[in-house]
Amino acid sequence: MATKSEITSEFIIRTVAPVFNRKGYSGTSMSDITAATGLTKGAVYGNFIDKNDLAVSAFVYNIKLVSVKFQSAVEGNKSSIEKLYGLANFYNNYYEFTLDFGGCPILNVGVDANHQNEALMGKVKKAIKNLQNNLALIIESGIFNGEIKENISARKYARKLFAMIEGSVFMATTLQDKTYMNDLAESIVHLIDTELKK
Amino acid sequence: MATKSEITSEFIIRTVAPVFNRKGYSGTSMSDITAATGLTKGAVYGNFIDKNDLAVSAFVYNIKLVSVKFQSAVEGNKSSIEKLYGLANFYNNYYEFTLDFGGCPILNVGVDANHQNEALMGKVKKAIKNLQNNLALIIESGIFNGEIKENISARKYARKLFAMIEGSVFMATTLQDKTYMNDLAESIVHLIDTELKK
DNA sequence: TACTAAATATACCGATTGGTATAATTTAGT
DNA sequence: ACTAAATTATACCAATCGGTATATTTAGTA
Repeated sequence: MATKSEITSEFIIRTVAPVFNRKGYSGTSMSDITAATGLTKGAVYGNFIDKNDLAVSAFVYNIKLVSVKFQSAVEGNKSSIEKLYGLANFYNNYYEFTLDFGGCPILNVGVDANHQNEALMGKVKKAIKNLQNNLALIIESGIFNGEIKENISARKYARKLFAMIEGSVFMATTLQDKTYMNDLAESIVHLIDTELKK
Repeated sequence: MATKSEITSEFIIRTVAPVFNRKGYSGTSMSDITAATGLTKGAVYGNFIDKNDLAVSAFVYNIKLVSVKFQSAVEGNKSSIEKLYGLANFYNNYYEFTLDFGGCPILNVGVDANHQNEALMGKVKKAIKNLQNNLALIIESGIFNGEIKENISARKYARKLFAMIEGSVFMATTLQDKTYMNDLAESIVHLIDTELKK
């Protein structure tokens, strides 16, 4: 059974995660946190070491949200090509999905924490490499089972796809224009059909 | 002739611009500003209304830095296709170029100020639209003078290129890996040769 | 029910925040 | 050389910052 503090910790993280994601590390104050949770600093500092611990926990929480949805979009006993179509579809709805908690946490924290917060940056890099590696694995297995051309570099295409994705996310959230995500989905499909698919 | 305060204002902006670009709005304190400039708050507040005025001026300064270099990369009496090659080359060196003042200001401020600072966001949106429009104009004139296929949408390709660019910039600066910019340049050239060029 | 330990609230800390009134000091014009 | 205006420095403000010691409450157990 979960202890009281485990429940409270989980509640604090869940409540505070979108706040940190929206306002950034130094833009989020402890008052923001107590206001959002309705708890006092005593309760917060009883469950977390400091503000940094909270921010890291919040980011990990947000990344899990994204990763779980990402995984379910590309998993199942589909072919590699179908998984990549699933990826395109996932990002076609990514704008609305992340709007709830303040946009893509990788983009937000990656920019916000750069040269400012090593702990957060470490988590961001890890998250990027994880997702990018998942992409590369899908492409690789597609090559292995003959769906995708042998002469392409899975690693390179994974990098290219991820850069396209984050760029579209940035444009969409900055200009509040989700058509960038629709165009992205279209571009991914076009890339699959013309460059990857055998 | 320039008044004393004009010189001081220019000095403050130039000195403070990379600080804001690196640390963000709420991450930059007035102490950071007085420390960087060696001036006192009296001097700063004698030349700027408030912190926000300073941040906006700093962003405008940074954008001008980028825009001037961008323009010189795609201008001259070259063909449209040559201008687009110039664009690829420009972003191939963009990582080192922006490293001096803390990375791409559009990306940094676009993320940092989102839902936080309307004045800054207005400037960011304006800067994006300006650069994106320049791109569209190059493609459009390429279509007009027969270098580029007639059936492509200049506006749509400008949007796609810009998203690819910002995505690569994000990846490169976040992972401190400039090969993302080399791959971007390669992708832009590939896109020109296979999709745009007649 | 009484005791104990865990969890939360209260009240405070020194430091720093953005900003300002005013004094001191340059600067430029005559 | 004098003066008035423009500029910069000093000294301060209330508010807020992240964080903590301690008091109080809550929950589990005997």
